[in-house]
Amino acid sequence: MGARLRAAPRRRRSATIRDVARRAGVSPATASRVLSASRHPVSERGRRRVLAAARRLGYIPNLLARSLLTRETAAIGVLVPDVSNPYYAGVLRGIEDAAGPARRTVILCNTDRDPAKLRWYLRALMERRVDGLVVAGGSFGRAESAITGGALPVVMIGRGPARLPCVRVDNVAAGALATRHLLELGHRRIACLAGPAVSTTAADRVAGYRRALREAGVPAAHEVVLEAGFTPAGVPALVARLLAREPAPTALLAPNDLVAIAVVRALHEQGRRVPEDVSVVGFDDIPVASYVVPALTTVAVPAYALGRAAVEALGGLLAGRPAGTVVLPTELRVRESTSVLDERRGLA
Amino acid sequence: MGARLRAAPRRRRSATIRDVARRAGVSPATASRVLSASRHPVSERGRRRVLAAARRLGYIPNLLARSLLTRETAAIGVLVPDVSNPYYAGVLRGIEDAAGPARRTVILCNTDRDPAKLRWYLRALMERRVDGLVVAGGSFGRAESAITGGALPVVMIGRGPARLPCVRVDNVAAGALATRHLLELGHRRIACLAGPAVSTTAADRVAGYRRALREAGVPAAHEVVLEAGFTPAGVPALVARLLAREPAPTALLAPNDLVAIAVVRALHEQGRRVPEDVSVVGFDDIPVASYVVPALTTVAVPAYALGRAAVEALGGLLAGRPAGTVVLPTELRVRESTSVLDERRGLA
DNA sequence: TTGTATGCGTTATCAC
DNA sequence: GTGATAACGCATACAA
Repeated sequence: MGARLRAAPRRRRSATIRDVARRAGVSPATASRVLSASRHPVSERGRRRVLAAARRLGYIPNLLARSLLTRETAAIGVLVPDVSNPYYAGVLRGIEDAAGPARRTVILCNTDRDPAKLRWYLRALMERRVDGLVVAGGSFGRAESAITGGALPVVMIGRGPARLPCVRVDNVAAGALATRHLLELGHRRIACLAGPAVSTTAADRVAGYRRALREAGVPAAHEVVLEAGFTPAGVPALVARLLAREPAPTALLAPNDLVAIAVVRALHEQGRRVPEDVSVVGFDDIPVASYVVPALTTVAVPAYALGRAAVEALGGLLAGRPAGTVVLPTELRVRESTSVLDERRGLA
Repeated sequence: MGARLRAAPRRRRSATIRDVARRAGVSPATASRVLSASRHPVSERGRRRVLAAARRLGYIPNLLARSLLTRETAAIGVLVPDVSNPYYAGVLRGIEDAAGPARRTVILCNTDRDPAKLRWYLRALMERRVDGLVVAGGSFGRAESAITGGALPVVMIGRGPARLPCVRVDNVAAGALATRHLLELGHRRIACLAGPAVSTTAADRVAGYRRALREAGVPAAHEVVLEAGFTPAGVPALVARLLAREPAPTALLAPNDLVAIAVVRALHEQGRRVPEDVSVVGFDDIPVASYVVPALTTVAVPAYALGRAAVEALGGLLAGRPAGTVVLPTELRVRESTSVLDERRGLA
């Protein structure tokens, strides 16, 4: 039994459980039982000696070796379109805060909603044998679900392939909520900036918008839906197009707060005031939404809570408990970017 | 050699390299050489058979096993105070974008600037045998540095313990830059909201502020430094205190853009306009900074580039190349929240 | 160019 | 309550 393999380890080899055992005068098995919090009985004397030796040697267990044997890594993969988006940053924070106490670590992947990138990361996570996945923000469809082959517990945040456990809000209701708020303020010409076409979240919000208009008996001709995106890019041009319409809308829905803030600015640059001339509603209620001037009226989506709930559902799955769909509530937060329609003003 | 251990694996055992080898009619060694991109020669025929078998079996290598042997995990730990902060979200994005191409994955840890949490995560990362660490945002001092015991390559983002490679900006210069901008606009009574006391970033910016004032010959009595924080909490009260001063400042520095936006709002609520009555400068140039009204004048800190540079430095370290200190430039972005001092207005 | 054997660090199993 | 031993899945030194 010669030790042949020794590929010139640059870093000093850290103490192993055998080192600890030797120093404590016990077998590796006993040392393991103490250090891995096993429920196998160990004498008090032995326990103390092992603990002392471990401390003295600065022993740090190697989770790779442990995981190889136990088939559990206590790591979860998190797939998110983009952490730079404050909404996803909030989700991520919730995920991490829920993972920590369970002693699970989070491997972060930004997909940019790019299926190729997503698949690449998926494979990387499977190679690392993560215990499970939390997937937020679309483009995780049936094909991707097939990659994990059901071998990996997955919890979606937002809508995903049927059958996959999921934590989400009702975006149709959210879209309707925002629209009804504007209708109640007297607006009839309400435009809707939709998010990216691939996003079910965006599609649902538009659906809610349409439904609310129909239910209020607003003529279909008043429906105006323009595809935007979830980022401020291109917003000034879109707003210009809206202002050029005849008659022009007196209110509008932005796909999220980030875009809403950009819309307010674009309107400002075109000489329109919010909310006096145009009312604007966003979605998400990201932290800055309440600090900008005018403070944004928005439909709050509990990003942080969604993250937490997803990890909790995943934890349940890993513990053998089935998980279904969790729907968290959204809430309209009326602030300063919307007001009663003043017939004398408006964009026209 | 009986196979005894079979702890009722709930998940179907995935194919191993032995399975692939058997199916391909070669030895595990040959299969390994093909699948791990070893430079050991393998016949073309063998290579094709192995690849085919791997594909057919849906083989996914187990990185845990590989890492146990190679002593490299291709994972890096990232310690950040809080991803919800757009600045750190940007840093994180840069880190991830640089890590991906190197096939490294990112394990994310939010420390909340809490030393206990930091140490807890540090240990978790060492147990996972990450290849290295990127640490952003303070509270990583000598004690923490000692934990890694030099066994782990660390790259700091921002100032850290001496001797540790670090990627940062010159925050003293940044603070001076912002202050000089206000001085050039004619302001003399400039207040400074400092970030948290523990933050060297905050301290440096204040130092720059003081230096610029001194160099401009502004009386020391005009120096006003109030401790704020990096979040908007408590901003209204601070602004109220500032407005109550006699004479009141005509301009102020916020510790970062997030706080600057809150300051603008608080001033607005107190009936002061920005920049007509008070000029405000922020730091970071987070994405929303240019979309709010008024658009924020700010000293841009290249968060994304810092993240990238840190990972590149870490990669160098891992490849045996030494890393020193990299200082990236900051840049004043003059927008709408600052203007020439109008003697007839001001807060007084 | 290929196969055999060994061990990475840990824990589960079994015998004591 | 303790210890020897066999895996976990893989990559490599060495022999062929």
